[in-house]
Amino acid sequence: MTENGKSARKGPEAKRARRKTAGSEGPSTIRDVAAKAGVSVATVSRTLAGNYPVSAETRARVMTAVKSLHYVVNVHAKALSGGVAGPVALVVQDITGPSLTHVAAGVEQEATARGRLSLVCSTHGDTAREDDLVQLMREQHAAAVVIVGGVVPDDAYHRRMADYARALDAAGSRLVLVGRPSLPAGLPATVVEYDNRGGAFQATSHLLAAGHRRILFLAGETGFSSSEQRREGYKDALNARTVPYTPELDIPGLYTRTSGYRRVRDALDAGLEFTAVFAATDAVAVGALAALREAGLRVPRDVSLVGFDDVPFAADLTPSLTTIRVPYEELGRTAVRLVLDREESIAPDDHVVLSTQLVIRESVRPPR
Amino acid sequence: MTENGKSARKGPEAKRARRKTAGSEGPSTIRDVAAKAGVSVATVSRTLAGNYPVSAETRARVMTAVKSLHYVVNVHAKALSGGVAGPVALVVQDITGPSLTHVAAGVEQEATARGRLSLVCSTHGDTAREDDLVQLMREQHAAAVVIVGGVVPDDAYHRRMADYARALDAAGSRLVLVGRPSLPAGLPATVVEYDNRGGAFQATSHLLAAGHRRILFLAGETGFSSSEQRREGYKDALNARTVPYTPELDIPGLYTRTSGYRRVRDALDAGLEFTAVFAATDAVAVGALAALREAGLRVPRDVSLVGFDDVPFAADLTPSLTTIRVPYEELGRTAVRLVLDREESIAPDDHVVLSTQLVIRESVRPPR
DNA sequence: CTCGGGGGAGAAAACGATTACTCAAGGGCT
DNA sequence: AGCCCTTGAGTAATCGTTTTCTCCCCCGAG
Repeated sequence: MTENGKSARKGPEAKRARRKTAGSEGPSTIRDVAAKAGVSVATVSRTLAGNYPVSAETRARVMTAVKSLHYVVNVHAKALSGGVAGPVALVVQDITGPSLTHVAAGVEQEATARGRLSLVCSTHGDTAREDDLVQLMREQHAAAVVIVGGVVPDDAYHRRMADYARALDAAGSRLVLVGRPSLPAGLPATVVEYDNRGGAFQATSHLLAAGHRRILFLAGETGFSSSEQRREGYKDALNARTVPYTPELDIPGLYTRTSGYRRVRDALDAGLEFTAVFAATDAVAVGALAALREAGLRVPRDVSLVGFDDVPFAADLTPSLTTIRVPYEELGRTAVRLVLDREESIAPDDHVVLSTQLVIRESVRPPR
Repeated sequence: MTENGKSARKGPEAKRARRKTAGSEGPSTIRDVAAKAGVSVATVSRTLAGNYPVSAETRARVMTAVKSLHYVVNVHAKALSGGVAGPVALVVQDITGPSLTHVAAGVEQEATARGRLSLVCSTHGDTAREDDLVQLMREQHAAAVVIVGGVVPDDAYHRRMADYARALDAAGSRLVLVGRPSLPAGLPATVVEYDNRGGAFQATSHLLAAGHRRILFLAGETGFSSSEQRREGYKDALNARTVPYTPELDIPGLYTRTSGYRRVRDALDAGLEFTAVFAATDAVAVGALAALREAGLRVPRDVSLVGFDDVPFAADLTPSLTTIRVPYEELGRTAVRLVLDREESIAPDDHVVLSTQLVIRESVRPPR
């Protein structure tokens, strides 16, 4: 008691050595560091944060202890006491697609630049899973939940997104819709779109300018947002040149290579006449190319072809594919930037539309 | 005091309403729920966990409160008290490449299936950044840190990986090397490889079996692990058929389309003779294809071509590319599975080699 | 009629950091 | 000499949950 009384008056060894009696069990805590350095936990915390005067000698002792114990802070504890910025979550159907990958890269890039972690989750089109993910992200205190990809904008969709927006907002997070139809004003969500209509307009106009009049449009699924917007662009371009819109040349389907292949093969079998094809996606264009070639038609000599997306391999096809470049990476970066800027109340921009761009390669030529 | 005394004796409203006087500030806590339901926080926690007897009536009250307050647990608090499994981190140079994407998909899939979050981080080849990420993942209490991609296995590399392995191990995490050279035994790391040598052996043998003798090998960078292993496979296959290895046919370079293009163009310009090309990567093969075509050579009529990786567009080239399939997705899944199984001390398997497979398409034909 | 036991609920101690308070010592002033 | 301010350090409250103790009540057995 006597010798204890002396050191207990001020010494930091007050109630140390509570339970960590055994040797090396689990990662070391700030208390271990404090013990080793012979200072209080507060001093360790402050030394590491570097926001408080600490004598050089103390700092050295602390740093030595930190090194020798391989100490790292526990994020959870840190977060609990308020010092950690939430991560950014990216929710996609499937990371594998070339365009989604670029969005992911953009998100990761911007998140990292701002000191956030980025989580990647895929839904595989399962809305229940999407619900779960939103819940999970609320738990994680995600700064932003970025959902990417076109959809069929029906009532159920709008209800779900409205719920997400409100739920995330209540948890201090924010919903970001990328390449998806925007929500009614007033809902706490950020939307980053790209100009589907304009892109399709440019693509179609490019074919029209080359002299094509019967342009096969390989659309996406009926009702699917991006597909409908691209169709509008296609129609508008025809209209602008007073070329009549022919419904039989407008064939819906999937955004896949196989679908493109089948539709062109069937169209040729049915004797449909056209001199150019505008595929709603590069993948569809690849399928179309295969079907045309199989039918003995040469691209671009016999039929011209334009895609949409400008995926990396578009330039490597034979012929290289004229297509519409979508700024996927920029889309991802913008999504994150908008939300994080808003957190610092810099620029409360809520809805951005990025433009698309025609990339001219070899797959278009005037009709014979 | 009098009426207070009665309720204070047992009522849960003991020291509630501490500060949350104002209306809606921030997400609601378990205390808010407890208050609203008129029970203690312990009861709420137990009701939600469902691991303790709770009367039906109480449960109903709690659930109602949870719903109306849109309550979600705070992961950090939960993790702090020990109830949360750490995430799985994937560290790559650049998520954009088609193969890395598949690894990521595999990791995400397996992590999700086991209730873990997956973090994706890219280094862009910066080792300092890699160091930071390992540190960060220790803080995050990541269950596994999966690092993907070939490297030059020099001393510095081994030192760095050994440090990572130990640092992560000390933090209760685990280093997983995917498609990278393994570490000296005894180091706490898990390695998941695929059979580069075997794949190259198959590819080369396929060409030899078709009758080719002078096979141009477009390698990767000298010293780069996967490239060296693929070279070994190439040499072994030649050896097995007693075809001499000709150094001038073995040209190192980058794993890029452009590099493949340049090397083949230069080889043709230099008058080098060969009837087949084995590209160490599909991207390189695409470049080679372009150069051959530009020189008026037809594939596979004049020159045969084999790639490595089986990226998705390999099947869409003209001609479709014969190549070596690497089980990228399986690589990612295995990495996660091995570590998580080990955590449950099921099967402490530490080193796995997945096999590769020859995919025969149209780009190979006997020499003329 | 008492006592053991189980169901149901609350109080309080972790979990690992951060940070508002306190407090002591020493230096510059008046 | 007395006082205030700056430096440097420790104490303890707090963050939101989980979980271990307690405790109470009621029921059935002896």
